Amino acid sequence: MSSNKLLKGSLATIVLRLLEEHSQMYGYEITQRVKELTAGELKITEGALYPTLHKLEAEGFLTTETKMVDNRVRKYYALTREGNAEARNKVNELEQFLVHLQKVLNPNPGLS
Amino acid sequence: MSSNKLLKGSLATIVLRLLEEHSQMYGYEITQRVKELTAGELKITEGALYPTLHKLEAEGFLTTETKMVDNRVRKYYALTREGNAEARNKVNELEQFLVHLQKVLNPNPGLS
DNA sequence: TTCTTATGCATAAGTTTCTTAAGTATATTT
DNA sequence: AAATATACTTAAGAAACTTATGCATAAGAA
Repeated sequence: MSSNKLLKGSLATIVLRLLEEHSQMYGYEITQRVKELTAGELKITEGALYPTLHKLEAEGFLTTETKMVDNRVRKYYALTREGNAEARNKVNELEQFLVHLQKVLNPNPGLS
Repeated sequence: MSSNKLLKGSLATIVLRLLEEHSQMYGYEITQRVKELTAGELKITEGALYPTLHKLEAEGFLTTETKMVDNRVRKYYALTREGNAEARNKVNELEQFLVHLQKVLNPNPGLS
């Protein structure tokens, strides 16, 4: 269900995009936010998400802050300055790609 | 350039979609058609395309017919009945995914 | 009260799907 | 003569997932 194989390559972009809007989020929150935005159709798996977060942090695009909430640990991520720029770049790239993809999938739009 | 990493997972769908419209195409023709449809922005590499064609054939979605044209070999591919169904499925799946992706990338459409 | 579900993070093994590169071959253009 | 275009194939490596496991606390259901 919820064809997740297609996520290939767009997960980091999704994470960066969400962090543009929220200023700080923790991993579990990201999975829930995506599920919520897509009415449960798109599910981010933890096995994909956490390594992606770690990579973005290692690349200098995210910083972290660990907090205790209700006796449980949360690791909050936020965009760095470079992360903001990267978010813009990645989102633009992805949107451009989607435009191209649409041209291939639907070469004759506007015909009944 | 021409962010091809994003193609991940959509190449087979693109191939099936093009064959819905053309009834028979050969590999090189597919690369050129995609390039043409996207004004050179999206490039299908041969190292990705040919294995994909072979896989789709092995799965029973494509049949082949080899022809000599201008003293050069061309291997034409066409959809089988199962290939037609698969094309519909894959294209629908991809389009659904794009809808979900848009909801994540642009959660508040229609706001100035 | 015990079991399941929800919350929360981490990582390892395996798979899929690319990229990059190399090889083979003919035709056309410079 | 060399480079580019046409045309197909395959191998090695990298990237980005899935699936599975592990740990830990809290809340709800049986």
